[in-house]
Amino acid sequence: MKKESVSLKKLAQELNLSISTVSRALNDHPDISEDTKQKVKALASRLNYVPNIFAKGFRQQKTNIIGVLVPNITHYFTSTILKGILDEAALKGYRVIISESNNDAIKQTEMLNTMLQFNVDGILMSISKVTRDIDDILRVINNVPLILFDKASDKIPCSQVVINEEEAAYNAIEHLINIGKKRIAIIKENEYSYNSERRYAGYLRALKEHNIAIDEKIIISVDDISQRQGKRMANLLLSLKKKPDAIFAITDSAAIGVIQTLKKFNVKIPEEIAVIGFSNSRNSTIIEPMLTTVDQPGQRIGSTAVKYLVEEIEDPNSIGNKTVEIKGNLIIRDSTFKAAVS
Amino acid sequence: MKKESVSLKKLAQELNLSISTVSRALNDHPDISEDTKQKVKALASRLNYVPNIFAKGFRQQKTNIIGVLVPNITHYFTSTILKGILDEAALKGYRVIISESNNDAIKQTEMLNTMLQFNVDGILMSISKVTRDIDDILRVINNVPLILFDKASDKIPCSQVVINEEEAAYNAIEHLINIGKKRIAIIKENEYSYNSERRYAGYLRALKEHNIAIDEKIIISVDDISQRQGKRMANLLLSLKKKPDAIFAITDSAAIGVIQTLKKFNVKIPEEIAVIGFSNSRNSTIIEPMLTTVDQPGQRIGSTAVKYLVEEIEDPNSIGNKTVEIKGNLIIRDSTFKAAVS
DNA sequence: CTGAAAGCGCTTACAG
DNA sequence: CTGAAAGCGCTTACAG
Repeated sequence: MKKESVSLKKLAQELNLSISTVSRALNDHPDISEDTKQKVKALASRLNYVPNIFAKGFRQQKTNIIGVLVPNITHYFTSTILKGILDEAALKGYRVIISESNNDAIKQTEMLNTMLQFNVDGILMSISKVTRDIDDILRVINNVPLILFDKASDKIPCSQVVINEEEAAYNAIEHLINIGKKRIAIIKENEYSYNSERRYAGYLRALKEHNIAIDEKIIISVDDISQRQGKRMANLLLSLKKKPDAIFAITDSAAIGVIQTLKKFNVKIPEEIAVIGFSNSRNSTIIEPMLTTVDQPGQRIGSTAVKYLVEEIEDPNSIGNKTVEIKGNLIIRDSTFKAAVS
Repeated sequence: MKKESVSLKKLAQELNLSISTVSRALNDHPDISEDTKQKVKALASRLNYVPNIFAKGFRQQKTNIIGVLVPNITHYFTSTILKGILDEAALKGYRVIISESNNDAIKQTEMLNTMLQFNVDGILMSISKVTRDIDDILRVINNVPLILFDKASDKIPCSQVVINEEEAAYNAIEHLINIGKKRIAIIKENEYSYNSERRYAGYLRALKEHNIAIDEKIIISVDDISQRQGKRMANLLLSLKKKPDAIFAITDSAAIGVIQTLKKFNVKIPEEIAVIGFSNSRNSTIIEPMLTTVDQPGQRIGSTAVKYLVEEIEDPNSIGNKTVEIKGNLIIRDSTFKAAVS
């Protein structure tokens, strides 16, 4: 099916030159005369020559492919990161292979192996929620540069590109305190989520630094931090004797579930209970009242991760263990603070 | 950096066999004795042998890579298609390279070239809105199997996997007629959008078959079919002497903009004006009232496209020009029909 | 049942 | 400034 493509050999024959010379001319090797270079390049473009990247990669032991592994490609935030990765990779001359782990540790390992087998030059990954055993990832690090983004882990010695989760959560809570809230609930994930842990840490620090007592009753942990769980947990919080006056849900979807339940019970938002999410997803401006949330600059996370990875690929000495934090900004909307004019 | 990997040569040396035999044993060639096969496979797995796919692909002129080109990866619907593609491709033993065209025809051509240069075995693409000149795409078809999905084109002779756009739109309009609407506006895109044209055709047919006169005044075309434009066009429709009693916006985002504007002017939805969108995006259940819309089964589109593509890759005789329609179902919600109990 | 050898398209040390 | 030759890791027609 594939049309026979123009090879170096063909060009060489046509020009009565050796393959070596043609190769060097195309690669602008200093040894070759300008004259020859011109001739070769002219013919190459006339015949529409495209180098066979596989032969090249095979020869040079370099594929110019970056492998990307994410839990779920359909999450809006993830897709914005991927956009950043694709753009930056194209700029740097790399192609991107994307795989999903679907939060399945076995599949994650499988995908990592496939990528190694594919001789990718480097790997970017966001680790699956259920990753307990990190041996497989450590093994990969021995073979190829790897950088974690968004869903990272302190236990893996490699560079990481993340949001300033702790600080952003801190700012969110401080904002609630500034508007006069004193009894702030949090809906977070169970202990195995990196992001949740960091945001929870920010929550705790904000309360502490503002001398607000921590009350375990309004610290809620759930397995999956979804809209449905947001609804259920809002119900639970409303059933407490001492209700919260603000709820920080560590994802927008949970926050939206919270708002929906509060509205159902005619709780005034933000006067009686303020709500904050995290992500600045599309939905956060559709829900009424619009949701105060933390914007996560996905594209910047993606492009930054590629920058560091390419650095590590092209200079193995640069392989490091640094954590780069991208700043996420609090976006204040009606769910915490109603402007005078609507 | 990359660890020296175990090659066939190494296995051969270790076992005192030839490279050919080892290769054949691993590939379950019938000529090789069971005994040898066992020995070879045992050692291979003990030494963690992974074939170098590049050498293999290079030798066999097959890369087992599928190239995917979409306008924008962050659109929810697109990301669900990609999920379907990734899953099905993994199942069939193919890896997926994804690129974005960002609706830029030049970039689209560039990306197609890169993919060819990469020797992808086949290409799946959703064509960019601004694709007028299709010569580049036709050139690609000569080189490698290509299948269009979602944003297709009658002008390109290749298989296509799409939603039953026309029929789905017809059903949507018929539903409006069934609930008693008689003056149904449409907000569509300008002439260069495949999807918009198909949905518009369904709109026209439904009106015609139900003997409803077509009124150009309530047929609105916009350049980009966004939430913002939805708002603006709703304003325009509300300013008409003879207002519509229903609005079909050919995307959910525009429909959401419409709803927001109607609410601002206290128009009762659906009693005074009903609203229908298209996509069943996440937002369609967040907006109030929840939006009636057409569900587009993205994953099925993706997996179906992969199935046909792999067929064409593996059997060049199967390369065809068929159009496969995946059925999108109307999901009736409060924006057109309020259930008795809310 | 097994092996020696050619070749996929490229790059590059070596020689001139 | 240019060329002949080796080799990247694999598969496969040919020979035995």
